[in-house]
Amino acid sequence: MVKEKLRAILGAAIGRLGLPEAREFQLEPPRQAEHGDFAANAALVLQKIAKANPRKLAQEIIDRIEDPEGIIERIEIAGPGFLNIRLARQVWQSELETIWRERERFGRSDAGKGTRTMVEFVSANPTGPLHVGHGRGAVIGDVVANLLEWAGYSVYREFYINDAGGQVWRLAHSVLARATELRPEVKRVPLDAEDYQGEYVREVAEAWLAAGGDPARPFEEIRESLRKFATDWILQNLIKEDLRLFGIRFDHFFSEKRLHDEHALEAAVRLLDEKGLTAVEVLPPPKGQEPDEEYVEKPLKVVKTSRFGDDRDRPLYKSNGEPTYFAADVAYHFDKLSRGYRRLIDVWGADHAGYVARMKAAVKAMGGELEIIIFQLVNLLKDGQPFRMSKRAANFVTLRELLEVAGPDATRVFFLLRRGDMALDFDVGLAQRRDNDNPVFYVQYGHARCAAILRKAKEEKGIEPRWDKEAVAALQLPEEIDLIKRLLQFPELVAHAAQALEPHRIVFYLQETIAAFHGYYTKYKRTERVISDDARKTAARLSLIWALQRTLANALALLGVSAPERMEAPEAEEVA
RNA sequence: GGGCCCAUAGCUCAGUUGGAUAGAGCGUCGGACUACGAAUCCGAAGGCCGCAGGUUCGAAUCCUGCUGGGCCCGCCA
Repeated sequence: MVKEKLRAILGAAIGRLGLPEAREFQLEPPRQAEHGDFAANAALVLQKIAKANPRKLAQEIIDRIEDPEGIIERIEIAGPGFLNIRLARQVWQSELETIWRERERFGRSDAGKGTRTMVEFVSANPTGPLHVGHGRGAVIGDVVANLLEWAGYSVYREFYINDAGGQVWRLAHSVLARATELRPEVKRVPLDAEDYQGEYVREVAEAWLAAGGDPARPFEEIRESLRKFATDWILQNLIKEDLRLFGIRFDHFFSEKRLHDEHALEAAVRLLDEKGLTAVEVLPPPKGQEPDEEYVEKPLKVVKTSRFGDDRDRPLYKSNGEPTYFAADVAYHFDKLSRGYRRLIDVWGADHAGYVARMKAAVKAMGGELEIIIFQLVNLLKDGQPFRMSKRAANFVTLRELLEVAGPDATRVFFLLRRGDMALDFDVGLAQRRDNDNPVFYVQYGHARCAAILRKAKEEKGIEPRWDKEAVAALQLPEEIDLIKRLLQFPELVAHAAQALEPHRIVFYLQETIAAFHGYYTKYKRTERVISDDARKTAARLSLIWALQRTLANALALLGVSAPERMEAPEAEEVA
């Protein structure tokens, strides 16, 4: 890649000055195109060590540059001491070959060196359908995992099933209550106020009855089999099905229940014991709140998370002797470490933000490190009116409903249209619109337009795009060179987005790149068309369009969004 | 009371990990097709980057303190 070549050239010049060439300096495309292809701040960074005026220093660097291949066309000092560098046009023209060579792999790198990485995301309770907030977490997790793969990490995707604890008993009870409603001949079990009120519980009850469930038996006797049936059914028919519709795949669904069955908890606690990181303490009552009825002043076994950045130690067992939910989560993360994952990433909604410090602290206590992506919640709007999502409420908007009205492509793009730590207003009305206010249309159209051009070249002239080292020198327009530069930035963008765990950057890149393409296309459509009587220019431009389409397709694949060859015709105008 | 996140154009948001004259979409106003898809593009107007300090060659970006908004606080899951 040219940038590395340029960095080496500058580094060598700095070395010849007797300065540490390893010292990091930035080499980035400047905001203003007039400033050249790259701006280096080397002289600014080195001014202290060199004890020299940065502009003078910049000149000394320039004087010592050796560029036998002649890739640098011009280099000058600007502003406080930047080196503005413009590369020879031929460099860019020939670099286009990278895309032709790497094709569907263009954008990948080995920055991650195959580091075994686990991304845990969604992890919704198996007590109901996925809602819109889960959808955002699903897309962020999925695309972060894709990014890491593209950046050379070895990635495993896992979903943690909370199929143990009080909520699943609550679910079992809800199903039984609905089942007795369906069988008037048996004694009615009333639905409690805390029970799950959703319509889907009736479906579970029907399925349970169809499978031979007996609602006449006492709850205590059947609750275990009912729990298993209900969570399995919901996982299979609601959660996994929704994820499939959304194009989201997991390598593994990890059961909390199994964690308990296999005594993983005890193993994790033993490790912490051995490290001397447990204690028995009387915890203070919750801060800032009235000490409620449940608080009992009694010593509990805790893990000393406060040693690792948490503001207090956290109990592993409740006063009734049962393990806490947190203990199970600690055990789960211990299991991840035991399985050999070096990099752990969790994707959580903002409602779990208060949990971050203790979980990171616990993982650190066990000798690992955990990164947590917190995404802010989704405000679902319809006609400007917000409605709240709540899993317990009878009426809420599920991910599936959203997918049905907006489709998976638009929904994915919408969720990635903002940085994860910004709250997202998702207007269902807007997502339903089939026009270019919907950003996914703009982005997909860019790809389709490339396809249309290549199609026309083939159908009308019988020309297929190919790499032609000689012809590509015909790419002389500034917009063409600019487009090549943008495309060649893609691999670095992917690596940076992966490092920052920020998938939204890919969406913005797509929008900007396509805007540049449309601008180029429109500006020259009457004077310098892609397909013309000039065979050499035509070949060169088709080669560029092909590379553009390839890059757009790769970026869309990274987002899990389809790259259509043609868009559906716009709906016909209604006759007045 | 305490913690996390946010505050940038009228609105919704980017801002290349501290760089030069802060950008895009929508909206407003004015323009461009006898078509390789106008489902697009070009131009104009629009800014005390919430406020006040600090760090340094240089701050929308980092540190502190305020102001306003969102999420949260547990031996629940």
